[in-house]
Amino acid sequence: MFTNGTHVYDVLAERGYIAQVTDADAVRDLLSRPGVTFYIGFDPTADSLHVGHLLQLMVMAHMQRAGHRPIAILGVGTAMVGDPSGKCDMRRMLTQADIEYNAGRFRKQMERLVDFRDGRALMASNGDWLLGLNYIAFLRDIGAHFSVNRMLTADCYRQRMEHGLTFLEFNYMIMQSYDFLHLYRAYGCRLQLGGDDQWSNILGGIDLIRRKDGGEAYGMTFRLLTTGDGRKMGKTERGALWLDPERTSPYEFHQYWRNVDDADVANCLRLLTFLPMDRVRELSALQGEAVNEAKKVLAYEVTALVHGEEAAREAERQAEALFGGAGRSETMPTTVLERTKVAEGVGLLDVLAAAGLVSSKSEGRRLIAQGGLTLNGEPVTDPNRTLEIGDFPEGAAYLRKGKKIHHRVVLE
RNA sequence: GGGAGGAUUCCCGAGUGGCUAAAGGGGGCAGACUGUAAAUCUGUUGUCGACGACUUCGGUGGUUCGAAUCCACCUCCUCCCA
Repeated sequence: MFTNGTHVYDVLAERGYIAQVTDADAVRDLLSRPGVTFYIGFDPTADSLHVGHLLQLMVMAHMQRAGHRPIAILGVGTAMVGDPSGKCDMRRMLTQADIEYNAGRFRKQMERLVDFRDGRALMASNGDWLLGLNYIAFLRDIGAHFSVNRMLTADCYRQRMEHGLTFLEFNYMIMQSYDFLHLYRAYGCRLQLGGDDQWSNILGGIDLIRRKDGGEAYGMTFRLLTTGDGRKMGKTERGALWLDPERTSPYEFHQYWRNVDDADVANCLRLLTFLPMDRVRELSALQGEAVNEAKKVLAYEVTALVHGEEAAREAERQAEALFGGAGRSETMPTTVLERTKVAEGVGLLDVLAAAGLVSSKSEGRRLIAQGGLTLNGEPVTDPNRTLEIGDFPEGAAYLRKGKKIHHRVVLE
């Protein structure tokens, strides 16, 4: 099917999503007619999706806009096993309750990018068909079709051979393969998409469908979101860049994109926004200081996709207030202090720690010693300084840590 | 089941009785330079009532004036053989 007259396969290719395809011509041909059912799995191993998943959601959305039908699989069953792909260590074992909870959060976040109304996209939990499997029956029915010799040569397992791989995780590929077979049978799903680290798991499913049902299925993987020098994108001090506003505020999310490396801007615009390619090319051509314009657009667009336009505008306003000059805003992170306490004198270090600006008072001392803190625009030099009522003109004091981190303290 | 090796501060990784809050690198934070970028340079990176004190080197107990370093037991991991 087509978007603006362009075949969706070509859209994905042009925007740079595609890493590997089992049979490019066959997949392109399959997608030429609308209504193709395809699936992507998401293992709920955390209580929020992150930017890595965002890329998968973008692809789903592109495909849906082109008239195809996505199935989002919440990996409640597979998360019980744990995907060894791309992991050096075994994951922490999650309880089923955690997994179910996480799946619920995933569901909400996905609904922002993919339209699940009226069966336009489906969502299912693979726990529904995996958790109740009978061990022996499953081994005979499915396990018999997998060659251990071949599985061991799969990249995801080979990497783990030196660090140890448990039998539990070794079964992951079989679980995911079974998912594909199940969806093939239940929904006629013949196409599985996923991150490039899922390649061997996807191939496993395609083989299984052929062996069990003689059916033909396809797979396509997408480039992982990496920086120019190959590192995973979306890492912050606090871990991943989450899609949940409780874990990563829209402002923080916006700033992440506002600050991406010049070299990554073009990539992000293509992969993480729906801007037309003409516009993307125009922005990507900017040089030098003008790259900032492209970053502003990028930050706004991605934030709007994930948190909505209102939140994106708000984040933008906030950024302009802080970096544009004033350096104060009603919406910046705020800590509230009791007026009476301040009247007695409150240690600045205690406030810094309470506000989460520093993880310990020692860190606060270092920060001040190195001239990294300002109070109402004035550098702080005395680590033992206390906050007085006089520091709160109009009821608020403004702290700035380094160049970019702003915090407001108000009296009540 | 038998044998060998290992567990160090956010990560990797030195350290094998006092000179060790613990080398070096990575990462983080801050300063300079800048474009809210990168690169580069500099400082810093256990905690606290801070020129001092306290707590860290898988866990527990012991030897010693003194242990991350020695001993015993335990837990976990890796490798070789079965």
